[in-house]
Amino acid sequence: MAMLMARTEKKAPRQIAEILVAQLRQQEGLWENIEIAGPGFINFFLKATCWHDVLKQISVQGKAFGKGTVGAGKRVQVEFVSANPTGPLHIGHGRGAATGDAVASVLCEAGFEVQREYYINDAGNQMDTLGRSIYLRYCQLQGRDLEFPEDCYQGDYIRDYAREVIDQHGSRFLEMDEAEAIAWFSREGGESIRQGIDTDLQQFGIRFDNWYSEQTLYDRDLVKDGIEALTRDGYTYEQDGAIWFRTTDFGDDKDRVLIRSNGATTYFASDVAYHREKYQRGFDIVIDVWGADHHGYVPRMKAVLAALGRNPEDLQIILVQLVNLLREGEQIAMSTRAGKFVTLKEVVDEVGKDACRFFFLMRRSDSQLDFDLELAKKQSTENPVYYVQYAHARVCSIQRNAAESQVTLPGDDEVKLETLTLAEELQLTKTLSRYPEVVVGAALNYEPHRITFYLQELAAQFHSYYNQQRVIVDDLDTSRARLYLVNAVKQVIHNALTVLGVSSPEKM
RNA sequence: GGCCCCGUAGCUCAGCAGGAUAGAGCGAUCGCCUCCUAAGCGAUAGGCCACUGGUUCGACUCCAGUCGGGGCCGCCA
Repeated sequence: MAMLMARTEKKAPRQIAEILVAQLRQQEGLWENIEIAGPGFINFFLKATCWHDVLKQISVQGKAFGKGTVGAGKRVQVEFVSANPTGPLHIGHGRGAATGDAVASVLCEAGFEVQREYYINDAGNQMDTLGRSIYLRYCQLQGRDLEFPEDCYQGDYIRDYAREVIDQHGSRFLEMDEAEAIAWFSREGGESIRQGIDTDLQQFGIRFDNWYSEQTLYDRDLVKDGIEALTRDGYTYEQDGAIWFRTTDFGDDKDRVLIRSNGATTYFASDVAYHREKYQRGFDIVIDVWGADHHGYVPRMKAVLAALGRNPEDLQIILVQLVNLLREGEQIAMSTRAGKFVTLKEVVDEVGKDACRFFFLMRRSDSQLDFDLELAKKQSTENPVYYVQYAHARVCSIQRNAAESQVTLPGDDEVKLETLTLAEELQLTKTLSRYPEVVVGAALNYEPHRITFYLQELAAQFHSYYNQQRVIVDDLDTSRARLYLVNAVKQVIHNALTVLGVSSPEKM
């Protein structure tokens, strides 16, 4: 402050600080002390009573502590996962899922009105490939000798599904016209896989508010409308028999095809329609969570926004880097094409939902993540999930113990907070007071990992306090005040873990 | 060739409109259970924040370039 003013005031920062401090000191009651440090920093020391108010706030607000209003009720849509319904979710999708869900939660906490949406790519020719893959496996299982093409989906789940169809429908598809049969397999198989994805996500603690089918964009002529709208505004042209969108007008390095020379629309064309429709549904901000391998698509989507006459900032794209799956430090090789990959379900079954989600949120989303299955399972200090959850369980344990000793949690009006005189207690209280700001920061920057880091810091301070001091001591007022403090710690840990989609166990 | 991300302690990573001696976890070494869960705590060692310039009173943070690592660039989805 003083240093910022140094330039305009033409005075030494230190001198300005002196003047400011003299003024500030007139305010009685707030400050414990104010001092000048270094080149002109002004340090404020709030009176302990100011900090004690924080503990009361936490007690009074409970689950609502941390909820803010910066979102101002703005409507936000978070679209994430959106994996093609051609196979089960793999571990890479898991990170996008955990990130998208946590971003949605943290925005909600910050006062935005949030919708979670899954976009189903059920219109392209990959659905046809899916139908054909199942159909061919089906034929094979019925004893037909045929070669399974390389461009078909190789995964075992295709064969499993074909077997299921045989159980339910027998051999009736063998007689049917091939195209008709494939269409059936495509539709029914896709829906079955989609349901499987939904089930896996629910096991992972994620529920979408809306599943949006790409096909419906075509059924409702929205793709056509989208292209027409762009054409009307002069952003398209024809070349080599194709229709192009001049995305270079808006900073893209290359124009993009909307309708191919064979008459088929591109995936990009449905994306135009899809995003156009999102804003028509009234969302102020739209967030897409993508795998980092799609980063090249950012400029063209921003171009869509610009062409629609919207601020490109209204579309936020979160790029999630891929996950390196390890076991005991050894990388686990995966290949989607060969159908050899570790599914999200397998990992959740093995390490549990909590560890899985926490691990995905331990790094900022745009940095690569090593996920060691053995580490995630470890119930030790090396595993940060247990570290944080353990802090919560410990408070619960203290509370059980207090109950046995007839020490009860004091009411907000009777608690004698002045007995909390220790430096660690003040420190803990300060950390608790930061939680709402952490939520705001995480929301405004779409960075849920900030919550994860905050939790680890809070847990560390609590564990340290626990090891130095006993909550239940001889003096009743002190015991009860400390109980009040650790209860606040428990509340904030619970609130933060909830945002991340991780449970807070009472006992471990 | 064009574009994007990354380069901070041995390892994995934080560092929030630029601010005071740069942080955490793991790993290493040494300690701590007659005591509310040792799934914990304390202490020690360990860093030209890749490099070079620029902006600034001040740069790990912003800008340009260099080097090193990774990724993306289809009338595929």
